[in-house]
Amino acid sequence: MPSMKATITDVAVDLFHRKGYFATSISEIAHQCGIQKASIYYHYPSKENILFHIQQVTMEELTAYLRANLEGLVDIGDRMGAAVRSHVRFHLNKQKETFIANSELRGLTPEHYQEIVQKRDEYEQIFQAIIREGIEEGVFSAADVKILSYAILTLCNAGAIWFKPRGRMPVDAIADIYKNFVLRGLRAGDLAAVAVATAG
Amino acid sequence: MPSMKATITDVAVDLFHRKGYFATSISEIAHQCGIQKASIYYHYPSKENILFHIQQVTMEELTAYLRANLEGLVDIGDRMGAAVRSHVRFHLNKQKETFIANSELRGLTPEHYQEIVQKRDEYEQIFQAIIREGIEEGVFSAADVKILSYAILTLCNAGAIWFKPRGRMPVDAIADIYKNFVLRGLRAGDLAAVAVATAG
DNA sequence: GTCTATATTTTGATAGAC
DNA sequence: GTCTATCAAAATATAGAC
Repeated sequence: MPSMKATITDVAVDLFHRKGYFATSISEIAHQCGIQKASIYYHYPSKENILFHIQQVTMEELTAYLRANLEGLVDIGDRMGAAVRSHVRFHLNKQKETFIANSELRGLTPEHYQEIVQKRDEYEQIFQAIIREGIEEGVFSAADVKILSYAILTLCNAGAIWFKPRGRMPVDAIADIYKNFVLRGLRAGDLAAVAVATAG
Repeated sequence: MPSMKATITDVAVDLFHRKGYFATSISEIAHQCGIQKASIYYHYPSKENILFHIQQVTMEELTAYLRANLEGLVDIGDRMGAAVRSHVRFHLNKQKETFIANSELRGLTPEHYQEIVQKRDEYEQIFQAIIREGIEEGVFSAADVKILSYAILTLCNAGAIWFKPRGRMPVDAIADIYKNFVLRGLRAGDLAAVAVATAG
């Protein structure tokens, strides 16, 4: 039996995802929890704090999941493959939370905004380090590391647009699609050659 | 000298992009236009209608630009290359408008929502038709056409995350990066083989 | 076409009883 | 930990003068 705080968080995740943060009111959250809106403030000090809490937990879990999936892997191709699979799997299994983390940054206070952006930077830097290492080893083609990392992370989010948890395509199969696409792109010379030629 | 309606639209585009539709108030728009908020309603019947107008114009221009860029091209590789270039160029040149069109759908009335979603479907179907034709001709590898189209369109949006109009990387160079990446991905067998093997 | 003034609703948040 | 009651502010939109 879930605590009321957990219920509030779950309801907020659902509403923030469906209607957006600013379009969701405290009384709407309370109504779906079966309590009065004043009772929300016993569990959370403000509406913004609910959003912040969701984003904080999501980013921490996302990064922890990535680190766990990379543990023990040394081959750079294996590491990138595992990183992409981890990213895609998490985004498909936590569609609502990752959507909020990606699109509701503007609802945060400046301090909380900075904190979440920093967590996101740390996450992206793990990908960028793998790309950089692969380039240094000569396994991946030389190219702008940041541009590549954004392209990879954005591409992997595509699945969340059309993926339905009750559909017939399993998460692992989708993760493999994007993993193969990314590894091909990184090993291939065409994109990278153009990127490095024009980035200066 | 721009009309007041055009000024209102421009200011709304800027604010909707910076703060989001729900976080932007009519009085804020009016203030930046140098008029009182009541005066807004002489030009637009409601706040939602400003958003709808922006999305409508953006989607129409996006599709018209794509059709113009495809005109006269018959080779399927040329057509896909031109389509990707058109998509990327438009998104970099109209960053604010396309961001709003992609992320502020929830502010629309149900009727207007349907209309915009339909326009978006029509746009996506142009890409899907090219992919399908390329597969039939044997130029592209067989795969789920919808999954491919979402992957392509999402990937091409990545540029808008980091692109700064006053940066030193020209729009055409970026468009070429994504064009090459997509054409490689479509011609290659790996991604497509996995996609078609698991999609059933 | 723009103004002042205002109607109406809703919001996030607080006080204090139980 | 949840309630009732309420505050103060802000929102969208309208009416009518100029």
